[in-house]
Amino acid sequence: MPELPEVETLASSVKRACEGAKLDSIEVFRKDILSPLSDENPAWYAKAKVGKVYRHGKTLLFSFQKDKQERVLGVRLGMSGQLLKRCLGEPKQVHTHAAIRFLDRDFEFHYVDARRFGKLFLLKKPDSLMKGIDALKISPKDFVALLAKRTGRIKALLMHQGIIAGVGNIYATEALFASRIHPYQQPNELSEKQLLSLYKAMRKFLLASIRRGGTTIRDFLSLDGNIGTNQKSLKVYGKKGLPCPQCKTLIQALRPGPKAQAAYYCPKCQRM
DNA sequence: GCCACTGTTAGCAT
DNA sequence: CATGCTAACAGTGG
Repeated sequence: MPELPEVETLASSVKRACEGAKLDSIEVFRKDILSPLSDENPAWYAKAKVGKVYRHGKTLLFSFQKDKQERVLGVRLGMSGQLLKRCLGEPKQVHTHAAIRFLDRDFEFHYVDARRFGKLFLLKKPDSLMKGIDALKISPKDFVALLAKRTGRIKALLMHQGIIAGVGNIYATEALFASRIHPYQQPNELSEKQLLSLYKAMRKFLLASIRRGGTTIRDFLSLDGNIGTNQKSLKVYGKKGLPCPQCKTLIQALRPGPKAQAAYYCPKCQRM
């Protein structure tokens, strides 16, 4: 899915487009796109004012005010979710599950999601969407402290949203390659120096991708419907069988189970 | 057509 | 609690 840089790309244009606007309505065409964690109805949002638009990890959040009350809309794009700016009256494209309409804008937002792994959250409070420390806000010290004592696989842990929020397969893979760490290495076996190098690599890749409008492997589109360009900078993600850019050894993909995510890595540069 | 693959994560089993 | 496996889904490529 859209990981942190893709959601950041989206969040900054959503912010520009609608902070301070007045909502007409949120219309949900398929109610199973609403997360069961939701504790508010779409009807509450009619005529509310758009407050802050922000991002935590991979979640895009809107706050709304009406009658001195506050509500939240959370958007998680899953693997194939898109939030698109559409002209008023423009017909829905396939897999459009919700629309966000404004009284004082000449466009609307459509939530489009073929696979429907994504969810919309209508909530009184954002707390349930704020788990983990955002990968761009965590300090090097906290990063080391959170990982240093853990067992299991470093890659799985980096991607665990309840610990560090925002990193998925692409950025975990690239950060591990850059810091020459094997994806299955146990964090408690890594030195502080290695963890710090991983921290720096993670930040560097996240920030570089934001500058390029995110990584589009297949489905990610910005609010305006454009693809990102960061995919050109990937070194190992999805490169199974291609030569490592460092040492020319062929990139391999580890697969812990038949349905598990591939862990791409260079067997020579990233030793256990 | 079938099978394998895809950027996630909640929920359950161990 | 920590960790690991599975399902929810639709599209694409071999």
